Amino acid sequence: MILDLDHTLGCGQVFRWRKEGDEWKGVVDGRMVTLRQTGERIDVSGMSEERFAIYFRQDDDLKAIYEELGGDEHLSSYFKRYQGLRLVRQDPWECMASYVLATNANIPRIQGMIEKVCRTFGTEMDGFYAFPTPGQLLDRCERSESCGLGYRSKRFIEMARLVQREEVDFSGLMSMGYEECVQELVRLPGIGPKVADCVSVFSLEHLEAFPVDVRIRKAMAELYGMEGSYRTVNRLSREKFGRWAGYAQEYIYYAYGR
DNA sequence: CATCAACCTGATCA
DNA sequence: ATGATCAGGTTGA
Repeated sequence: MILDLDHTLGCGQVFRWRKEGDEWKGVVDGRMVTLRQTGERIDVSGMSEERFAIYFRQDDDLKAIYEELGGDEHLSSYFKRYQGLRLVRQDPWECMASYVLATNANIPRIQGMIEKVCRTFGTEMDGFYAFPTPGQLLDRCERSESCGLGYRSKRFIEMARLVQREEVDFSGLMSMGYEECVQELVRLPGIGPKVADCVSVFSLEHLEAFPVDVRIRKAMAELYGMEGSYRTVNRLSREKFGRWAGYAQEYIYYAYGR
């Protein structure tokens, strides 16, 4: 199935993949992964083909999504321009923790904070660091002071505590409906409506979620005249795009940031 | 429900 | 160069 690594890993949904020359490097399941795309072909090392297919959501019928949403003038143009941009199946803990850190900071800073956290707490492999497990974080949580996380630090550590104690039921959140999932997520420290939507769509299989950040808010206002509270823009967008709203959001976000 | 200031701090702007 | 403003929001009132 069609997949474009540059769009998929560069659109902003993931924070830690890096392109070095023509290779994408990242960590999946605590393993270093290297990817190289030449045309349609992708060489994979460090992960199985099966794991690759799951991680890059090869089970989503992208052509069907394009057809279902292609009636929209803006999306149809984005689909042509950024063909092969896919959502990724992120690890729920890493996704949740990363987006808690990502609140009210710009992308360079977000990447800096996450990189510092990985270097401070994560397992090292060939100069690359894995995202820390909740246990690694809690073992030396006083070190988080040197990571420049600001007021996110407390929320980050508290989140690790909840996950470590298994008080966050990821598989339960995946199997319940989108609305209920969001309702549960916003009870957690550092998670408001926006982060709840990000976690829902990027790691909990709720592809109808539609995160509204400042960039998307601007885009939805300019493209469709949608304005109002988070709840309003979110609801109108989900009504407009339906079950694949998450895909629509990612294309709009990417297109609007360029 | 909607609104709003306060919040850490590195990037970016003027 | 340097002070103001902004940045993929959340919280509590």
